[in-house]
Amino acid sequence: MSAYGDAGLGLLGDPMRRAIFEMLARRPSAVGDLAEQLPISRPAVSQHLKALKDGGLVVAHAEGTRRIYRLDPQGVAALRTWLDGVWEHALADFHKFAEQSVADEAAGTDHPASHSTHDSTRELP
Amino acid sequence: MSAYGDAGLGLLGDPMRRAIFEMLARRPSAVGDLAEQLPISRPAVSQHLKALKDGGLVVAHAEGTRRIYRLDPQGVAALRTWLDGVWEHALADFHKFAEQSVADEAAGTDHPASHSTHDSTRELP
DNA sequence: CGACTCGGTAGCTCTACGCTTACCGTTCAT
DNA sequence: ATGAACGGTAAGCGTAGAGCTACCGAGTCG
Repeated sequence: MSAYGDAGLGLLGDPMRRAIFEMLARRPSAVGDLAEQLPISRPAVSQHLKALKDGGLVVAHAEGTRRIYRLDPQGVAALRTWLDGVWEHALADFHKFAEQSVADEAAGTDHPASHSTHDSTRELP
Repeated sequence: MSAYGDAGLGLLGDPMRRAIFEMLARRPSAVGDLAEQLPISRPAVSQHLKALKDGGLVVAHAEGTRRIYRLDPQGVAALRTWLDGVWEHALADFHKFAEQSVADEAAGTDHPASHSTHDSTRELP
């Protein structure tokens, strides 16, 4: 589940693969059609599609001699799940930070970067 | 806006950078603290953090000699926005696909992969 | 049954970039 | 003032991987 999110992000790291991914998001397409609109060769597109398929981000189905690729909702959902987790943590932490900032300002213009306050960066024992 | 999402995804393509990102999601940390828990050197972590900061995914603030890094909610939000767009398209298309699949099955076990049906992969004139 | 289209695979090249060691600036403690 | 901790930067190396050309199998028309 969450492991898929990681793999998916790894795949989308490449700009060209991301472009293909977005094109498939707009409309399902065959390999050749994608290659026509991209600055890379058809085999290159094919390789990217294989990677995306192995990663569970797209699915393919034959249609005559053509292979129609489309996004796999499951894969996209996995990405969303991963991001939602991060998002949650980030928001929670951001709130704490905002509170402390406000507290600092209320306490005056003093520098709070003293040694005694082990704020939030300590490790758990 | 959406351009940030793209850049963000590019950054998170690297597994080590993703690991750092997730660690910062759990708790804001200093460079050295991160390096201790990772199989790479401290300068390497520093470089990754620079990349993440330039990409708008994290922010840093000085605290004594230490630099505390934390996620930038703005950056995470940009990622979410990008993904939401893809998600929307994927769902809409998936619905169309499901409808057609049902229609095909209802029409009998015949193979619909004929040459005349230019289904959904045609370009707009 | 050939001729054609479409796409996946193999083998290779070459660039991008992640990591390391070394060095230096900055800030705090004694 | 001097030493130590912390972290950013420089230069270089080595490898992963993105791209290409060439080839071949699968399916579709005449």
